[in-house]
Amino acid sequence: MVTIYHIAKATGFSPATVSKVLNNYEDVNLKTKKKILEAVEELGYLPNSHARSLITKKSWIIGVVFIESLGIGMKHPFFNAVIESFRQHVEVQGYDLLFASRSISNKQKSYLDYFKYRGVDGVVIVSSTYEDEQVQELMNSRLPSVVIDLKSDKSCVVYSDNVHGSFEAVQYLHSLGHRKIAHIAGHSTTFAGKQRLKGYVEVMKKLGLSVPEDYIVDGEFFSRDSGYEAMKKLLALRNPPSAIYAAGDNLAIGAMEAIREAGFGVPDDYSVIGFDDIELSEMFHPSLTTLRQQTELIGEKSGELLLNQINTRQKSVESVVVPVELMIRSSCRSI
Amino acid sequence: MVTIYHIAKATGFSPATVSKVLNNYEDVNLKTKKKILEAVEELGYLPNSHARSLITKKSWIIGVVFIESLGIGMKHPFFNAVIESFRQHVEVQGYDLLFASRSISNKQKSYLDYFKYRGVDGVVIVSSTYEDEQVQELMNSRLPSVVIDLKSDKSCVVYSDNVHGSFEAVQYLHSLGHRKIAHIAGHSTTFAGKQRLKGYVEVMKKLGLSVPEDYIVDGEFFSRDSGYEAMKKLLALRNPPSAIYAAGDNLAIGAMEAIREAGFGVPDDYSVIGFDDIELSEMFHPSLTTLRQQTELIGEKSGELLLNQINTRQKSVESVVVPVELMIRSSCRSI
DNA sequence: AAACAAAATGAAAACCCTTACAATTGTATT
DNA sequence: AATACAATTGTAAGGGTTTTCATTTTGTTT
Repeated sequence: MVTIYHIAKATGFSPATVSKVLNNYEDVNLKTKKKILEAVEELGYLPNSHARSLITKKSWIIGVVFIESLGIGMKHPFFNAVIESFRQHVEVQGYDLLFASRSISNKQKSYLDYFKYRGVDGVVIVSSTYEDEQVQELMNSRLPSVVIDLKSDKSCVVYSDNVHGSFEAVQYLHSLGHRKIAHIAGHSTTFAGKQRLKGYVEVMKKLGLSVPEDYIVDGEFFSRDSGYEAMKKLLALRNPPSAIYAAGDNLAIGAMEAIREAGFGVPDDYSVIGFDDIELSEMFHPSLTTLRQQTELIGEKSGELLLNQINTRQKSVESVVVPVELMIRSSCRSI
Repeated sequence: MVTIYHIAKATGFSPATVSKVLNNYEDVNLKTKKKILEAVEELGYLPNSHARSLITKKSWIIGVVFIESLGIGMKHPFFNAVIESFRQHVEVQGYDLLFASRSISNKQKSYLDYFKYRGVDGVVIVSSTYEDEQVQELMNSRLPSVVIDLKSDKSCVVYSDNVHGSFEAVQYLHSLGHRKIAHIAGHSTTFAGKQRLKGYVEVMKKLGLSVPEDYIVDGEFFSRDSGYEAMKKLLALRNPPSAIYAAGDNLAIGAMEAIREAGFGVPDDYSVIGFDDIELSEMFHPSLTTLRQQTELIGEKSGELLLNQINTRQKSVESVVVPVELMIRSSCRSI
């Protein structure tokens, strides 16, 4: 491996001068700079990031934490879209993303300890579950952080305007003439689930619509299966709804499967509206009317927030709420 | 930051002994080990990975390279599934995954140079395009590597049995009575595309079926749009096929859209079979008959292959071909 | 109690780099 | 020619760890 010492020897200058050239210091003669750069090129020198980070205490690495209840990791359509956008935005500034195993010589550590060990410059956390003590620990630490899909007063966060999304969803159904509107809710340990439920309840009240207790049914962790099961319960009601607002597209799709299986049609018999706008939604038949989460924007904002903290070298607390967009497609009809 | 020196001072032993305890050396008294471990606990000591890697030349990091022609990065359904599985398999041995930006102090570098700079222990490459000089450089280097979805005699590789997949697809259509079978092919710079085309041509010949020139139509980079366009061409033929074997599920879905749009039905008028088994395929209506790529297995095998090289500290060359599974659903019918 | 072997500990170098500051060289001013 | 000053270069310390090998301590045997 060729080091700055080799370059120094080859050019007759000292390692310090070589280092200065490599780091674009001003106080080095243009001729020597040229010579050194030539030698660098010729010998194929590459810096050593470990040595560099050791002394500068800067790793150019951002740790990523992925906590989702489905166990699908990077296959999670919302999370991977957000992270991809995030990655693109921090990449141009030279940051790498680290997906951590969390074990230091076979000992399992917390995310925080592990990231300290790795010396990351900051962390991006994508977490749906509300109460995860590892996430709490990260947010409360002095490590720059940005959390996606959660609210907090300890860390930068960015999330979609879930409450307003519920307003749009229900108001849209209302405008189509629906009055019996049910909600398949996300799990209550989930920030998004809670907020969407809250919005649903509020707007129903505001519109003067009644919410029978069994119009709110648990959709667990936003999976298709839970949507399917939830819809079966709604179908079994003596007074079933005419429209269903599902807290997630997968829930909505599961619900539509249940409706189809029961011999009914969407939107003819039941109108369905989802949340997320995953890829599937547009392709599904009928295509799903849904509230689009702006994943690119969320990733971008998260990147900005984190980079700000890293560049100013101090943790900050800031919230960005990203608006959602109602995507009107073909799963709802007027009555 | 607390270092081994602090532990040394606190316990009265030397840094060397502390280090030995931390690394589970045998030649240290149990009592001193206990004392040191207590101090470690009490002072909240954490090792410094940079210092460690600097001297041991081992980073416990695996670099990942994602090259796909759609520009969707981690949103790519096949790639993210494979990487997720890979991650799970290397995680248990303590390896982290690094998604690299490739810029060293604002200078853009090749993947190889960048990974040398970062001191990664190996790289996993997911690449569909055949001729990428950056990928070639990586494969030819002495850095342990495993490539997914490509063939090579310079690096470990793992890929699905594309040729056999084509056999299964066409034979299945043949067994349903189809004789006019067209192929929407993946781009020819693509290993998978080429192999699937090759298999298609071979099995058609073997079955004694003619392949009119215009039965093979270019599907570009496996996108839905290209599938849609390709199918339009097939529909415009004077003697259109009765069945279409698409080299990818997105192509197949695009094709089905074109069929539907032209006023025809699947499978009533046209049978369609895909390749991949992405999530969408099962949910689509009609659900898509396709060749399933075993993403978990591919990820697992890749992990094994790479870890082997890392553990034995020498690059090896080995190929694993993973069988595909025909998933019979409802997009094909017998005639 | 001596002699030796075995076990435990530590000193020091090494890994590769950055940076504060000292030393040197060059240039301008008187 | 002497001085002051700016520009350039180099010395050396330090970042936190591992590891070799010498040294010290402990234990065993006679």
